[in-house]
Amino acid sequence: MTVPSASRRDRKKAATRQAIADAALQLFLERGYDQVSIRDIADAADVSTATVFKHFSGKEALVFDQDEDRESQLIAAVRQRPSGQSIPDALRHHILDTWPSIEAHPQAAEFTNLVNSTPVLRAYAERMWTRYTDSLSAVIADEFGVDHDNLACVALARFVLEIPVLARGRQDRRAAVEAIFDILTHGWEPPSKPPAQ
Amino acid sequence: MTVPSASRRDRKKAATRQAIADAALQLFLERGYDQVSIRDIADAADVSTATVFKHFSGKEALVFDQDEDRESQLIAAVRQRPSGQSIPDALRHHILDTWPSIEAHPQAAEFTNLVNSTPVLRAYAERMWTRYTDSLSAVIADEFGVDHDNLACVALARFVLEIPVLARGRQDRRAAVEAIFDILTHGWEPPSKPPAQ
DNA sequence: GTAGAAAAGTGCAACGACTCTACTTAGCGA
DNA sequence: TCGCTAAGTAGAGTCGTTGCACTTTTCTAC
Repeated sequence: MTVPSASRRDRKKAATRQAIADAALQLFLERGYDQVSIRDIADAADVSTATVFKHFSGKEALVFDQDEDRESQLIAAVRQRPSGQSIPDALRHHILDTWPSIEAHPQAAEFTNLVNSTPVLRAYAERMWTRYTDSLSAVIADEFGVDHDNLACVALARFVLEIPVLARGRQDRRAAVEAIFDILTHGWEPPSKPPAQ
Repeated sequence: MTVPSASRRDRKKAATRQAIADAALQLFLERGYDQVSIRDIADAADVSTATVFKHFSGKEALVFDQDEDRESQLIAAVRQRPSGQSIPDALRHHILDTWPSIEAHPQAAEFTNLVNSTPVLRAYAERMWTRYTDSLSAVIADEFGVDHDNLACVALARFVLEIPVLARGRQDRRAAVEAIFDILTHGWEPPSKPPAQ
């Protein structure tokens, strides 16, 4: 995945970080998030608690280890879209392309279950997405040459970033993503009543 | 506002709660959220720290005292809308009607400033709104006779509940609310480039 | 190679939010 | 008047998180 790292120092640093993240995930899956303390994790990874916080900003961040550069990917998807493609289309494709690979790694089911069953983790996951609102809306506004806080651009960014949250847990996620983009681009319409069964 | 309360016990309970909330707000506005501890608040209100947590679920809840029954108001706005009015319209009117009154009480500016300048409070405020997604979408789905987790209904609920967050801080909030509802009902359109100035 | 800067890690004390438990107090209903 | 119950208290304890002074490891430049 990542380059074997330049220096020995960097390699060791990465190894400690990984050891902590691994220990944390294993313990969380075993006992549940709230039943694991930072001290437990530090002990399992054979480091001090201070070291844990040198590598991770907080307890929740231990769970969402790999999700870092989604922000830059998001911005790139807008900036480097094929000419002629609309921004909503570019975002739609980006979400459909990159998302399944994230969900496809082993333990995905257990992991999803862990997050969904722990309120503080649900909240953190939602915030992870919406935190990008500012930078995404700034890029969109840039593409149109309007102010960075242009309302339409901020709204689009925010709504698009809600889509993964809304589609999470659906049986057919791709269809859900498409359907929500449809609402955004063509306007909301009342749902059709299903044939009474 | 509220009925003088039945029993003496209930009156005293309400008084204690109010004393805590008042002390908290005053201290927060004076020193800032992070510079006030629960102990400070308890001392100022002349109660024990345990009592604070008997009345409020956590430190953040001390700030958002009065905002309780927004959820039921929201649901009522959908359920009791004039016949012939669409649900998005009902929600639009409800937000435009009830919201200014909340922001119009004295200290509004200081209060808004307090929330906006404290990250943990911003996060809490946003979650307050989106927490109602489930119940609002359930009502909407009910009105159409579809499943409670119908995607279009959940998406509408979620997006509508984002509107106050998005409109916060705009110079003309009413116009912002209208504009975002326009996006939701008619579809998103690229912003028009302003005349280069 | 070796000295010394720089960074990673440690151990410990401390703070603040929050919980728990056992206890007192005060209102309420008979 | 006698309990019952709910509100409040004191105090100890847990847990996340930070700060500090210190040791160890690795890198860099001579």
